[in-house]
Amino acid sequence: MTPASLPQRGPVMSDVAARAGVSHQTVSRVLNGHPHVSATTRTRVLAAIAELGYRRNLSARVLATGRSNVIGVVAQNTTLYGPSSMVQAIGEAALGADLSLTVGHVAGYDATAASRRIVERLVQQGAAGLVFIAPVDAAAEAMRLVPDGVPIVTVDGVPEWECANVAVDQYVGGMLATRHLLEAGHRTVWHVAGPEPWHGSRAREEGWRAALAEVGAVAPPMTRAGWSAASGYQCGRMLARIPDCTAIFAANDHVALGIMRAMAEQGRRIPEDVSLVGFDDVPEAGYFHPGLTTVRQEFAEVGREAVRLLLDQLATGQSSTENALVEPVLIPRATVGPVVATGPAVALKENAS
Amino acid sequence: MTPASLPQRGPVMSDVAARAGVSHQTVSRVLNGHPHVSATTRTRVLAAIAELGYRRNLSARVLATGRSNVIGVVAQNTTLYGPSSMVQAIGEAALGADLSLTVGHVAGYDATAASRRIVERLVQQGAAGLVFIAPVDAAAEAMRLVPDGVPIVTVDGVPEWECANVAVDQYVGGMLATRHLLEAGHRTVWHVAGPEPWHGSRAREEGWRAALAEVGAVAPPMTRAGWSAASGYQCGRMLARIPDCTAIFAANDHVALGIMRAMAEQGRRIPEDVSLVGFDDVPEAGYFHPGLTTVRQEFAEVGREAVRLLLDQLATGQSSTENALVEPVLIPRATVGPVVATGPAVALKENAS
DNA sequence: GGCGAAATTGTGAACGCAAACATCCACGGG
DNA sequence: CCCGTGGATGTTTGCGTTCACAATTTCGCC
Repeated sequence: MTPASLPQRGPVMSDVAARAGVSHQTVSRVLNGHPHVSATTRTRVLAAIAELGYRRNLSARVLATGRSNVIGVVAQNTTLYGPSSMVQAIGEAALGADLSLTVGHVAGYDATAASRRIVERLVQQGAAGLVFIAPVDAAAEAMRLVPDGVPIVTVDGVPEWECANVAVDQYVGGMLATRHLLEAGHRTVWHVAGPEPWHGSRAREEGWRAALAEVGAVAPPMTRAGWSAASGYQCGRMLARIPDCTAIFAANDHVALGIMRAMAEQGRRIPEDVSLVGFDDVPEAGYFHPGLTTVRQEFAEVGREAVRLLLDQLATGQSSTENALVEPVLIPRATVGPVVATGPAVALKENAS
Repeated sequence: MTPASLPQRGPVMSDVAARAGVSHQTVSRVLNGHPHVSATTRTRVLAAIAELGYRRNLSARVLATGRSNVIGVVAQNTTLYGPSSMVQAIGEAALGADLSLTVGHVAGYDATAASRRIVERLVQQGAAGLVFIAPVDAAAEAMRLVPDGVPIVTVDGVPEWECANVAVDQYVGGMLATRHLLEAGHRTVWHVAGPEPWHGSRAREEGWRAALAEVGAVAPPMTRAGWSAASGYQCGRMLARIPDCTAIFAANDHVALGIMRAMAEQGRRIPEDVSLVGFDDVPEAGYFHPGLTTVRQEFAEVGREAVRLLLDQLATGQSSTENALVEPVLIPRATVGPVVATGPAVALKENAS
């Protein structure tokens, strides 16, 4: 290790103090906005800071105070649209609240071990608070490693954790989608659910069942996909062979895309033969063929709420168990239509291979 | 601020030392794997650490050493498929190299100011090295804030920065796509490019031009889209009205999706009337209608290379200017076909609104 | 059997900052 | 005119770790 490889340390507080002709403590006071600093001194210190290009050392600050204005975000599956949008939204909200953000990305394959490491590091770095993006139970396991006094907010968590939480109301989302299909005249609605461990999958399923129950419709057997188009396609190939199946509520937009593909291959037209509703409203959903009717999640809103909940706890020093729900919105496009041929089988293999 | 809101500090090194009956320095040596510690002492210290649940304070460590095993990643536009895949890939590669990762997400709207803040914070936190995901020039501006001695690797940067860089060879990607279309029999290939500031857009465009030049084809006028399906759709509506336009190379898969939509609305069939190649190979590309032929970028490979380059610099203490290129791969699917009707206009408005 | 080298352990200081405490000063009321 | 009050500033200490150096022990070997 050559000496040249060490980063030369910049000016420190005492350098600034010397230049401004004051003590380092006065510099600290200026920096932290403490009262009892005269205007002339303040400007002198500020000038010295600017001239020297001084920047505070965060580690020293955290070491001395035990706290920081950094909040940590623990996230997984950040290549999926939902989680990555969440991180983005939290980041923007944090910026607006003058908080810095550190994101720990949990790689997919060993979630619990990786989460532990990430949480430990965030805590060690003195994170003032933590946001867990925890759409599955496994993500919450690492929450126990967080010492008391460090506020936590979960996103897409469940109320049972007794922890401040913010989520899109997936239950309502499931109802919106299902009702929309029922209102188009379908006798019942099939559901391709997301992976079981996801809280959102379960809530959407419950919403779907509730909406069916409202009108006394009988719930058809449910299939389960991953979040991917590929798994949607697999489910779609089965559903395409069921003549009764004229309305489908898909776990998310990508699953819906896979279903659309499977339907097309079987010659079942959307929306003439089969109606379809997705979930998420990914940016390209409107450009699917045809444009996908879906349920939009307002991730930006969720991010803002998460930061707000965290700031509340930071301000009061009390841990909260508030459960904020963001309303989803149905975005009607072109994949839902009235029932054209009720009951009778559709023409299979019209233009498929 | 109630006292209860302060996180109770855990055991520190001297607590461990007391329990193990050694000095705090010996504990430090055990923790850092220094030689000259007897086996019995080591086990005793380790036992004390386990019993107390001791964890090192990262801030103190960084303060004392001026370095850490944390590497920082500066990323923007992390809701796009490319950047988010990159972050994920770097994260997994870093995990394998026993590096911790801190990701600074630059929110979209004020890239330069936000980048500055993020870089400052990462440097202050004592990041051992930085990875800049810098597909546009603006992202590089903050690189100057990094003190000498902190190694930097750029991803999707340009050689002019004289900085270790790793990128997918977009030039080759552009050639692959264009050649594939030419080999299908098209006289020339149209290109819907990505936003000008992106390095990748420019390189793909050059590859496209080069491939056309190889066979003496004349390059048609080029249009430019964003990265979104919406902007692809806009461009597609224009191209759909040009009878000569039978082969298109799109900036990325989402743009291609927009073009597909526009073509469908104009009654131009893919691939019978128009052939199309995308870029990225997003997971759902194969489920577009029809399945999209595209050029795949191996992001995982890029992530591994980036971490390797960083570790090299960390080990040697020398800053490198190595420029690693990852080869893209053409994924043939169903949107490219031979020219059916050359020249003559196609039937417009066959089934569009 | 004693001497040098190596192994092992301990001591003090430093890292850069903020909090607690101490000091100095000006001003005003009794 | 003196003392009290409070604003402005300086001094000291400690946060938890590592580093440089010192001290002690162990061991090999002539």
